[in-house]
Amino acid sequence: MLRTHHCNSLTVADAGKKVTLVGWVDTVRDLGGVRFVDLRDREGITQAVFNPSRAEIHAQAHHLKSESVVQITGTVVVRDSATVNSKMKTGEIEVVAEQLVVHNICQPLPFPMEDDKADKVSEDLRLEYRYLDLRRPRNLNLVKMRAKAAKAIRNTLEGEDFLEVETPVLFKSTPEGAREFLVPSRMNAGQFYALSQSPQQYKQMLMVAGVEKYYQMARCFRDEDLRADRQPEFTQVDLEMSFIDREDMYALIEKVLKNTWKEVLGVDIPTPFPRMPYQEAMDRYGVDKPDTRFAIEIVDFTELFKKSEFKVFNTIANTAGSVVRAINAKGLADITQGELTNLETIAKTLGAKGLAFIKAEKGEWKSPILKFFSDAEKAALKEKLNIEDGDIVFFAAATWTQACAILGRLRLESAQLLKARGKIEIPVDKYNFLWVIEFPLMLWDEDEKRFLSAHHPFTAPVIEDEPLLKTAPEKVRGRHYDIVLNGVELGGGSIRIHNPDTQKYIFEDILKIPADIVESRFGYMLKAFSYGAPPHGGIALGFDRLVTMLAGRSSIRDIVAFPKTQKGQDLMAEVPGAVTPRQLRDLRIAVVEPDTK
RNA sequence: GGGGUGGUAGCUCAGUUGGUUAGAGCGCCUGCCUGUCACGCAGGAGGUCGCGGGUUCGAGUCCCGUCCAUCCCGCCA
Repeated sequence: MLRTHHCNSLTVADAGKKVTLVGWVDTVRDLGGVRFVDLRDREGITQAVFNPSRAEIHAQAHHLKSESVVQITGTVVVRDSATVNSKMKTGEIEVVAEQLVVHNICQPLPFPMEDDKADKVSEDLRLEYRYLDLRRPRNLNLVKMRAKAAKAIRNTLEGEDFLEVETPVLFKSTPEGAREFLVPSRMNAGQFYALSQSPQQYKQMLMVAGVEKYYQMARCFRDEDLRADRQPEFTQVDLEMSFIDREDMYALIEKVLKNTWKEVLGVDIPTPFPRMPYQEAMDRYGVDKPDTRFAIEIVDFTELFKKSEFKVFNTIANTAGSVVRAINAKGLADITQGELTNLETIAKTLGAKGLAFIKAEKGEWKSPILKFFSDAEKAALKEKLNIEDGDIVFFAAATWTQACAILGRLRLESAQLLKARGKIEIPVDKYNFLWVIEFPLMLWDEDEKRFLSAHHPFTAPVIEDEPLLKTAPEKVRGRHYDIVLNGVELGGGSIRIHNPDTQKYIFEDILKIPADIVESRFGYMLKAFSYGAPPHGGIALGFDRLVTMLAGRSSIRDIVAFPKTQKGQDLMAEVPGAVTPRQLRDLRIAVVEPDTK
């Protein structure tokens, strides 16, 4: 090694030692006579001193630029008490430089490296120079945290006798799921691989193979539009176990997460986690991944308005499948007109005709629709929503699905507004884990006029619901479970079907996939299940989201070393890029001009 | 595919109703300075106002188009 110590290690106990440090120039403070250089490496910062008595390196130090890479050899000296820097771990000593090697001069920086300034720099510029942005200690700590989390997860699973197995990334297209990245096969002209969007099918084959406990830090690929919490390639903690039921999986994942939070943050999270059926989550919070750190809940008034004079609510309340529901955004009566308009816009994009509301201020209710409500209706609203002075109530009158979406979203938006006013707290270091269970196995697709799997077609039904498969598939609950943290879906999984007849029935009779397509896509699975398939189940945790939560960040891009932009580009390496005509010829791919219309 | 926000110096931003030579802080360059730690002080350089078109005597500012980034909807079995 070029160094004898790293930049966070020297103390007064090292006084008098001759040491060599390497790293980046953090700051240069040139006082003309004496010159100070803060040297920074991965571990910390140490101050080096250049005195005029060593004329040559003193002159060199004058020309050092921030972020240049240098090697300094010198003697550790205890600082005068007046010059101790108590803010630095190494602030009681300094290294008096005797030799200076400049390994690499840094050009003027494209953006400032100090955290308070760098955090405000546009993200695209920071991504173009990702190696500089990552070099900031704050971001390097996120890289460290990610590695630590992976280690904690591996340790827990290894301790439970899981085997790490790698499965192929080059798989075949499975059009039922997310859009895939296609890879042309040179040796099989006209045929394509698809990058694996999940190791789902392979891990089930591992169970048939007798692995019993499998895990993998699996890279997955999905060619869908990106969001703050979505990248086109991402990592899942993917695992599968044989001879288990749901309780085993809950216990295992609770142990994994508990250990991870302990190892990475030193935080003890209570287990077991609470569980909530899907239906309850939707009815109370409007979403299947509720953030339970704040109290606002949805209240149903469909029955109340069935006989109402208010025609709009009355009509919807009497329509099958539609509901009239409300939330009380407690304390938000001081909402500004702009904020209210914004909420209305959001509600409209989710299918609302408008946004009905009631404000309670100075002992009276204000609302454009108040005149339509009877005294009995007002009393019922007041009681069930606990309406007090300073509150504002939002209504949604729509289909059940739309009402959930509208009020679920308004609930989150209201909470943000209340948080900004200091009226409620939504602490990032409060960890409300939650199992959401008993999802419907099937959802009716109105466009295609057929059932689609709510998650994937391999999920086993809840045992007591199995008879309903033949009579009322929409009422069958799946043995699926989602693990939710503070409104974020960390992962999901299920107990799988291991009976080939049941699996075939789901594919052909419920999902209405033609038999020949079932055979070509899933034939090998059905065959495998007829050769001694154990009962099995598994889960996949979104590792990037998990680290994002550990770090208390809002964007997944912060904790991915080299993230892609919303258009799927790597601005640093300029990915994707063009290929040569020769490459295309080898792959027998003809370029079609994009539709210009 | 749709909606919102943003794009002015290397960076972060200001720029009034359309009106002289487009400004500030930081950074950069030069000089001074022997105990600083975001060192300080003095001076200096640096601009196709994202790009293209239009309106106008005159456009950073108004209009149309387009590109990029970002947030959201659709999408994410």
